[in-house]
Amino acid sequence: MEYNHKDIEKRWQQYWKENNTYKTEVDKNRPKYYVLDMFPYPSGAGLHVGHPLGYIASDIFSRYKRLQGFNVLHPMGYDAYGLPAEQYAIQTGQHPEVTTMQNIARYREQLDKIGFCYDWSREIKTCEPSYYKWTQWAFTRMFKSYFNTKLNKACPISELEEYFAANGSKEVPAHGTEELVFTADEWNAYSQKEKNEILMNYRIAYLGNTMVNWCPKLGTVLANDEVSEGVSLRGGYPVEQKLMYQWCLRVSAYAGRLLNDLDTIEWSDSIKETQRNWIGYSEGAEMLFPVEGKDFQLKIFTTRADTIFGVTFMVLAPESEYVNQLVTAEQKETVEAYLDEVKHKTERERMIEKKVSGVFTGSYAINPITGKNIPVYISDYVLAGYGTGAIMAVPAHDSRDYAFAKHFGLDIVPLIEGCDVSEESFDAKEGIVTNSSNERLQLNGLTVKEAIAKTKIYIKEAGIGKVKVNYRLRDAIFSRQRYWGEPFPVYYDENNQPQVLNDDELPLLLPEVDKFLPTETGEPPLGRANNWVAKNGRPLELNTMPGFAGSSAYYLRYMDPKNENALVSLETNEYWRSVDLYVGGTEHATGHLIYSRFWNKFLYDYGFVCEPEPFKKLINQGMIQGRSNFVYRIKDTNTFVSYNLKKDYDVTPIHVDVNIVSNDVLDIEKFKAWRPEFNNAEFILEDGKYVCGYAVEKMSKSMFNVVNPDDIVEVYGADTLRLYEMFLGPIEQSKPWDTNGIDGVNRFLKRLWGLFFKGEEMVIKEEKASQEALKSLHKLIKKVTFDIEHFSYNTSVSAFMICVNELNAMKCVSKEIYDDLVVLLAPFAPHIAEELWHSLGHETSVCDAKWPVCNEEYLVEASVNYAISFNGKARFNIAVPNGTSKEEVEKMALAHESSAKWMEGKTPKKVIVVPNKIVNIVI
RNA sequence: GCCCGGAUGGUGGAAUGGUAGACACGAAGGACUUAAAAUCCUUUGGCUAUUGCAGCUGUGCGGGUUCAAGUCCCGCUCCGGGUACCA
Repeated sequence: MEYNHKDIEKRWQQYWKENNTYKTEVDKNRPKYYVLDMFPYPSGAGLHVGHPLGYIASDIFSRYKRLQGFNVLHPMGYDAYGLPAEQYAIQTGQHPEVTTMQNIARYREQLDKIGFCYDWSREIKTCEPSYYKWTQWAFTRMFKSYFNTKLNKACPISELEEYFAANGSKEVPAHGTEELVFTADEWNAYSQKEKNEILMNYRIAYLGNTMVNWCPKLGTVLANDEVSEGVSLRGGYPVEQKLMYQWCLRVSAYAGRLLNDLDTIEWSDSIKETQRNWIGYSEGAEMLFPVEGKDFQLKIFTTRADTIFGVTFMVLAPESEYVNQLVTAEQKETVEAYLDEVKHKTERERMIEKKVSGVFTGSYAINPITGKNIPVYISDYVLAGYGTGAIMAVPAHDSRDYAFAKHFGLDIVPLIEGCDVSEESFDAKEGIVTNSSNERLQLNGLTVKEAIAKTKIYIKEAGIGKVKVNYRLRDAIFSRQRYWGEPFPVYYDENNQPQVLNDDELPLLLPEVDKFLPTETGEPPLGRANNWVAKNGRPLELNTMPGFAGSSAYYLRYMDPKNENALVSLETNEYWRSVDLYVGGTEHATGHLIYSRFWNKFLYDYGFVCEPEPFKKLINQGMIQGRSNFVYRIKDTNTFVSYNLKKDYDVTPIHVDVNIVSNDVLDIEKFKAWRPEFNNAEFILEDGKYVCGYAVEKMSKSMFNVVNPDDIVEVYGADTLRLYEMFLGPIEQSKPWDTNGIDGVNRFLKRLWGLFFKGEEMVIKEEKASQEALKSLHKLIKKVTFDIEHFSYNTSVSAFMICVNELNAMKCVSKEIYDDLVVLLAPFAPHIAEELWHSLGHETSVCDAKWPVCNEEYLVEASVNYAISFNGKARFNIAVPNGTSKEEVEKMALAHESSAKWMEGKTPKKVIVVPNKIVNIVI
């Protein structure tokens, strides 16, 4: 009987389905383990061979944990809302739901072929009303909350109203967009409309005027993590800055907790570091600079309070609210021209140019320490969104200020002993401070660090500033001017103020529209819906939520996917708690993985969930890149020359479909059939073969390097695909897909099969295993257990190969050995394992077997090989009976006949004996 | 610019400070076969010797610590990823 993967895989996939093998229920008698994959966006292109990499890794771990007796939750679903489906809908008129569901069906079909142990009864699609009800529900809770800075958590907004009624805005312990000032009496006299407007400044989900990344081509705003280098991540269209009234989530309030709690989770250092940078903690000082002849002060933020004596000018962001107050009559025209110019530059243009530009406001500020007058400029190198949108410029010690000062001929005053600022600024935070003392403050002679500390104390005491922590992390912009997303559960009341729907009105269903485009008046697509009003007849919000809304709490819903009364019941959440192992790509480091943590923390604040962090351990699988192949056409001919001969010709490389190339050798007949124009192509061969060139590129249709997992499954089987993807290299490493080694893994499975079957006959017998076979097996148990725990699957596969070769060589047919071997293999290659398991006479699924435990006794050797080295250089080996003492080993090594030769008659100075390893003799 | 990774044969990659190159691919040679495929066996870092055992050298470069360094420390080079007028 030959190893027939098609037969085997079909049969056992059917068996698992019929027996509900992977169905999971809460079971308080067993310890739980929650393994999760980042759910995919079902794109039209289907899965390529890179997608399953992480899924296979998590599947192995899930199966392993289950065999160890854990109750494993391992679900899968789809991140179904997204731009591509909508773009496709705009082009074709096809409803995004239709294409999304088709894509999901395709994904499911592909996933099923690989033999994953997902509990599909828990499947989630983010576009289903029963799911997005809870996305909307969470939003309404955020709307009804503010962030209490004293308790460092979200609290009901009603508490804030009570506070205002009693105290006004004085020392309000709430995270607000702006600092508002009013008394209790004023608050109590405000109309409801005015009160609402004030509360909006504090809500966790709030409407605010914010600078947004506006993508005109996509017709929507984008979050910071959806933009890279001035273009949209999806589609690569230019993005510009625009002030818009948008829904936002007060993620920035959680910056401190998001930062600190990174220390409590097991993520890779690199991804934690990426998040730390994105959150961008910086401790500094906020300082007030009086403005000459005006009754107000400029507030700035700096981390270099020590450089106050070197401030020779100040700069405002073009969008800063100070601009209007500081521009003098004679400068008005120049400033307006500049602001206009800046506004029309996109982020991308600003970045590419990097040219110094700016204008003088006409006003002067007063340095609060030196009392000197300093000019105030406007320039686009200062960002409105960070700090206070205004800076004190210290050209001697900041390269950007330096460039600006040089350009406008402003003073540069060095403040560090011995630094040279004639060519460039001295940015390092080190050295001894000079030029920095007067009757108010003396910093000369101090180190930079000391000077910063002293200045902070001074400005606090003098009442000209305070110590302040700033975060780079911005609030998340939560509105999208799109159709294919969750509708906001929001209507606008008679004052045109937003109100959230009651829980019993959720979910608010996504309405039908005639076209998926903005309305003629420029409203988002929902403006086209008929009768888009709440029960009370008031108009509903026209924006929809962004992609990350649905993916922020999906891991909670898997725990209790059918619950109609809660996102997840408290009891169920108490059992499953949080994700123990999360597997996915690094590309979500600053998006989904921040938003999810934020969302979870918000729910945690109200006790809706019991864990403060959603994902305990995170493994990032690397990307699988494409490996493209090229043929080389001699210019102006239809003749193709083989790779190593191309240097003699003038050739054009042409991408060729990797599916008609094998081990870089072109299948000439298939090539001719591939494209009509190659029908009568001619070839210059080497050694009778046409060898192709290759390059590592992104896997994409246009490079003809997409490898479909279905094709691999068809030819080699799912088990080979699974083993091979793991064998390719460390899971976290990116690597090109290269089919050149898949035969080796396939051969291994055939060899394994050959151990069980000779011809039609099953040869495994109930007989006692030899010591030799037991040793081989237990070596494997130890290695594979260790490797799985450390996600080192590639070395596990190697270990299987070695073990099978050893068993083959010793002609082992003992069932005792193969029972355990099959269980060990089950996580990696479940189909063949299940087949062999049943062949061994077991009635139940191998998924319910017990993971074997290594018995160290079998591994003990009768004798141990010591490498004898001289001055660190290994020379020969000796065998020593196991358990020999260090001293005895030393004696035996020195007494060995070969030792005399290497010691050259000298007496050893020192002998080091490393147990079971090495004897090093120093001469 | 800053932050984080990485560099080991023709290739993918192994190696708790302890005999570098496991395992696999590819290649070469051989067996079986009329032949091919499949399968099996041998060799396979480099250099020298291979009519002998063997010897030397070797983990991007330059130093250091150590009895012993691919591994630890210092200084570079190159490659990959993230991020950026963040004051």
